[in-house]
Amino acid sequence: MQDPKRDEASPGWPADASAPAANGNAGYGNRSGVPIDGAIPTADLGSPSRNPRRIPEATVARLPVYLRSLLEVADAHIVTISSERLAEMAGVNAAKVRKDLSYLGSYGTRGVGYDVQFLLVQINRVLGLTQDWPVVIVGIGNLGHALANYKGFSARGFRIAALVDADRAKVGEVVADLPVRHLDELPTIAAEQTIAIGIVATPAGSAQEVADLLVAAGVTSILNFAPAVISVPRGVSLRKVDLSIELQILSFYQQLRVVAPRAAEA
Amino acid sequence: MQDPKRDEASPGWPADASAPAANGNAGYGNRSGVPIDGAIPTADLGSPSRNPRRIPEATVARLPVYLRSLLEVADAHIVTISSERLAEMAGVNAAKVRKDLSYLGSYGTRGVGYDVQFLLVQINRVLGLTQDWPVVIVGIGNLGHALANYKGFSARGFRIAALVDADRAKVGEVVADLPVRHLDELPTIAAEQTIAIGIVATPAGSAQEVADLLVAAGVTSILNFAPAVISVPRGVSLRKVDLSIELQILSFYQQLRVVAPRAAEA
DNA sequence: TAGATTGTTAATCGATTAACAATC
DNA sequence: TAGATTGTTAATCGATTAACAATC
Repeated sequence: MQDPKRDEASPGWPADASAPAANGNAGYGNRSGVPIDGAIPTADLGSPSRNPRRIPEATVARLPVYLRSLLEVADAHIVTISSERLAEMAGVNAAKVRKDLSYLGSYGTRGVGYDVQFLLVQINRVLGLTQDWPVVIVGIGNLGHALANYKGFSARGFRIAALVDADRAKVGEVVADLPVRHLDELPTIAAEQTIAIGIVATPAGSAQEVADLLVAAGVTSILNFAPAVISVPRGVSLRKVDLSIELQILSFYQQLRVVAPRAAEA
Repeated sequence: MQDPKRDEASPGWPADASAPAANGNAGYGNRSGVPIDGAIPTADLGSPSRNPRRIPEATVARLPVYLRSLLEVADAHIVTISSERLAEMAGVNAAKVRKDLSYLGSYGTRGVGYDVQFLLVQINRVLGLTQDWPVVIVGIGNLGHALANYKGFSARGFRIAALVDADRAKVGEVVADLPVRHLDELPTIAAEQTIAIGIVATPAGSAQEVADLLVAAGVTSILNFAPAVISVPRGVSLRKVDLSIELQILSFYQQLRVVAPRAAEA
């Protein structure tokens, strides 16, 4: 096997700076009042022509899945992997894997496949996982508690740096080796620890207020678990995880099977 | 204000039985070995021409968001709502709201808007939320614990009917008023309680096995929280929530701002 | 009638996929 | 060389959106 090629013909890394900036916004409104949905530009910027290597939003969302598969394969000391095999592991089709990986550069070798270690490094780099991203969790209820203890975060390089709650009765309580601090301290905490990512795990009613405080404290990426639509200014990435919405979507297809069982057969 | 029109011209409800059956599959592989991604058909079925009212997957995913906004509006005793206002609340644009709602039928009144109560009933019906959907949670660790106590589920009509774990040390423990039962009892539990939806909250290594057990027990909708790709047979809906993948996506856009700050400006 | 707002059309955009030339 | 597999093209599909006729 030979060295995977570098990406000679395509310098724009990790995605050209002038990319029409898909951000992490997952379907929320924005503060500017412009109705948006799905990915919105973090900003209006340069010509798409200056964008030879913009990575599509759908691809970005799959890279972590490839990463996970590659880690598994690397553990087994496997040196190369084909798009076919990686696709199978990631639950997608091979054409998609090749297209997705082609946005990172020409990192495969025809007739051989992709070098597992090399690809791991590249995906980690593109996703920014070589950096330390301190995370603050706001709202230490049941869910915040579980998130603070979630092994998957630290295992993937995200460090829970602080826990915050608005309830003074919770302040001082130690969860996952961290003391809960009061919401009022958020600006201090964010500055001291250079918090990059805020997780909102509050009730719906407080979610927007907390998001505003996070933004005011300089946090530019927010993951919202509260069952509420929140809006953030341009330049702030927002993603959401809504547990009950997922169940409602399942309910739709479940009832489709009940009402229209034909739809559930081959 | 007048009565919203019924949907005279479009009988196929809640989505024609012969719909090419987008299911709740959110990007996992399937058991048949066919690589899939995003929505896959629950089954290959009839001609798309027999599908006058199939509801697009993207629309189904937004209906719960509209529902939430409508509940809020109904609480304030507001009788009608325009697509413009509903869009603002849901964080999407008005054209999308109108298009989405048009898949349910012609439920609005030109010049007036949508009757809030009527629309609530319709969306609830289409999503199958008028039925009782008993849910089983498998894996009562930190996350399973939090999910069992999550108020959002019961508030939206999902009843946690049983908790299951593979660890006998946990069996008998009472969480959220329910005793934890052993995984071996899953078939009995599923049959007795007519479990429709299974939530997988186990470690990654057990996720596929647990999914297989759920399917064997007759559960046809699965929500996977384990950081693993799992596959299910055709006819079973699968959605996933991957907490650390969400953070990795945020990391990408965060680092884009660091590496290419131009992309984060207006 | 005048103003408001829906429902639908059609243009556009982004994502998916099969196919295959390039090439190891 | 023969077989394997990538990287890319182009067709297709689904989702988004602006615009506006219909109509309350």
